[in-house]
Amino acid sequence: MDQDFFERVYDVVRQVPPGRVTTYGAIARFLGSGRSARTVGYALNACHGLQPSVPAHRVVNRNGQLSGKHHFDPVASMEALLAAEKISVVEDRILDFERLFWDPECLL
DNA sequence: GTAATGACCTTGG
DNA sequence: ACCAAGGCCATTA
Repeated sequence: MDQDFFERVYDVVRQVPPGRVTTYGAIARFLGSGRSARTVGYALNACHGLQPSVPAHRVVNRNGQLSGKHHFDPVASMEALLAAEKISVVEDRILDFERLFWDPECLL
């Protein structure tokens, strides 16, 4: 299987600084696919329970909404992790999302 | 090999 | 400005 794509996503997500969040589109664009934002989410779907901690909770949609919070083991786990990062989440939405937004291209 | 799904994004009316 | 539809990529059935 081409888990390479998955590793690619995981690698980017793991490089996300604490207290920061990124979007699927940004990751997809960083990978080069650009339009594979959906596939990025799919990759995170398999990141559940991986050996290396994949901060999927730091990955949200373009709207800053916790679209995948429902896919976590405990649904409230995402909010808890974000809360641990000092990220305020209300109604499944990150406060000051633009301010906490982090782009993988920033590494370049 | 074809069809359907999915943690999305962009563009059109 | 708001609502709606289409598209692209990868995986699974």
